Amino acid sequence: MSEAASIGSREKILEVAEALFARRGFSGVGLREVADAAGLGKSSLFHHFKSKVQLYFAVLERVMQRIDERLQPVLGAAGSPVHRLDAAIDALIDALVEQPTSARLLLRSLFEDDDFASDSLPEADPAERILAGLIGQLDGLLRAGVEAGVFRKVSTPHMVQTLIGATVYHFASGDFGETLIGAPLLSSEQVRRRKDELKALLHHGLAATAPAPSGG
Amino acid sequence: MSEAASIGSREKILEVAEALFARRGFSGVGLREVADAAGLGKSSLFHHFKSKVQLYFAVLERVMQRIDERLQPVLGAAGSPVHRLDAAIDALIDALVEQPTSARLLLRSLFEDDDFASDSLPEADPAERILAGLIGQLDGLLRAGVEAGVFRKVSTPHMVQTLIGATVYHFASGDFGETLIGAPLLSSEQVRRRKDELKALLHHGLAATAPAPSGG
DNA sequence: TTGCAGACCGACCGATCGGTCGGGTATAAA
DNA sequence: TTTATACCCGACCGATCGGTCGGTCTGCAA
Repeated sequence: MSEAASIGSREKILEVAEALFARRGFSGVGLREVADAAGLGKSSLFHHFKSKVQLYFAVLERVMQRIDERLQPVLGAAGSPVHRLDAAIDALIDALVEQPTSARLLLRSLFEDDDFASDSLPEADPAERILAGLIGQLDGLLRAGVEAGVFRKVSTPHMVQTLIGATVYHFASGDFGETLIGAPLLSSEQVRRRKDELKALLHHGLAATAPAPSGG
Repeated sequence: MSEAASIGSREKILEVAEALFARRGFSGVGLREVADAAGLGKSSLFHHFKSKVQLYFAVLERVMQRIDERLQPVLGAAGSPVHRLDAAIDALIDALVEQPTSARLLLRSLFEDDDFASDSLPEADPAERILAGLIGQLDGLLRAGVEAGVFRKVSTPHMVQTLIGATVYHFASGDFGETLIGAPLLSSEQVRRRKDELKALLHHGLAATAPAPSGG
C-alpha cells in the first residue's frame, strides 16, 4: 500500500493546497494548514515538495493542465471561427466550473506572479508555458476570424483580455458575483446563462456584418 | 507643524500601504514594510490605525471613494443610455488609470474578502457600501437601456460582470496583460485603445437593432 | 512654568512562519 | 537477515508576524 498511499498523499496535498491557495492566496496559507487538511504532518509535505513555492507551482501547473486538456481538442478542431470561438468559450467555462477553485487560483496567479518575481523562478515555467500556449491559440483564432472577414477588425489581444475577464474573472468573483447575480454562480442554470450571455454578446459584438440572423 | 505632519503621515501610510497591498495582497505585506516605506517606526502605525485590518479597509475605502467621485457625476447625468454607458466606461477607466494600483487592489478585495470573513467586520462596511452603490447604479443604467429598447434584452447583472472584467481586470492584469498587449497598459495610446475597443464591442454587442428579417 | 495631547519610537511579547533534522516504520529486493 | 527506499513524524531552528508597552519629543494653552 505504500506506493498507492504515496500517490494518494501527493494528490491529496495538491488537492487541498489548491483549495487553500485559491481561497487565501500564497502568503495567506501556512504549510501547517495544508498538512492538517491533507491529514499529514507538516514535515511530510517536504517529502513530496521541496518548498512552498514548488508546491504552489505544482498546484498551478495541475490547474493549467486540466484547462488545457479541455481546450486543446476544441482549439485544434476545424470549423468556422465563430463556431470554434463558441466551442472554446463553452469548454473554458466547463473547465472552470468543473474545478470551482481553478478560476480564483488562475486569476490570483496573474497578480501573485509579482509577489515572488516569477520571472526568475524555474518552477513557474511549465504553468506559464501552458498558459502562453492557450493564449496564443486563442489570439490566433480571433486573428483568423478577423482576417477571414468574419469578425470586425478588433484588436485581438484586447479581445483576449475581455474574454478572460468575462470568463475567469466571473467565476472567480465569489460572494460578490453571487450577490450581484442573485444566484449561485455554479448552478447549472447560471452556468448556461453565462455561456449564452457571453456568446450572444460576442456574436453581436464581433460580427463583421449587420446582424441578419434570419437569412441563414 | 504637528498637525500638518500628522495628516501628512496618515496620508503617507495610506499611500504606501495601497501600493503594497495591491502588489502583494493583505497577507503578503508586513507592517514593518509599510512603516519603512512610510518613513516611520512600526509602532507609529498603530497611532493612526488600530490594527492591520483597519488599515487595509481604510486603504480600500479611499480607493473606492476616488472611483466613486469620478463616476458619480457621470452616472447621475442625463442622456441616452448609450451615451451614459460610454461616459461611465471612460470615467471608470480614467479613474483606474489615474491611480494605477486601484485596479489590482479592487480586484483583490473581491477575493480577499473571504480571507477574513469580511461579512462580520464592521471596518469593511464603508467600502462595500460605496461599491454596492456603484454596482447598483451601473445595473440600473443597463436596465434602463434595456427597458427603453435601446439595448438587447441582456441579463444586466451578467453584463455588469462582463464590464468589470473588461475594465478592472484588464488594468489589474499587470505583466501578463502587458506581455499580451505588447505595450504598457497605462500608456495613453493603450488606454485610449482599451476604451475604444470596449465601447465598440458594447456598441455592436448591446445594440437592439431589430434584425428586421422582413427587410433582407 | 507647568500641564497636556499628539506624534513618534525602541524594545519587547507570544505566536507562527518556512524549513531542517534525526529517527521510526513498512515494503520489497538481495 | 540485511539493505535500500519510500513515507511519515515530533521536535526544533531562526526569522518574522501583528501588536503592546513605556517613554521621549514637540508645540500649545493656561
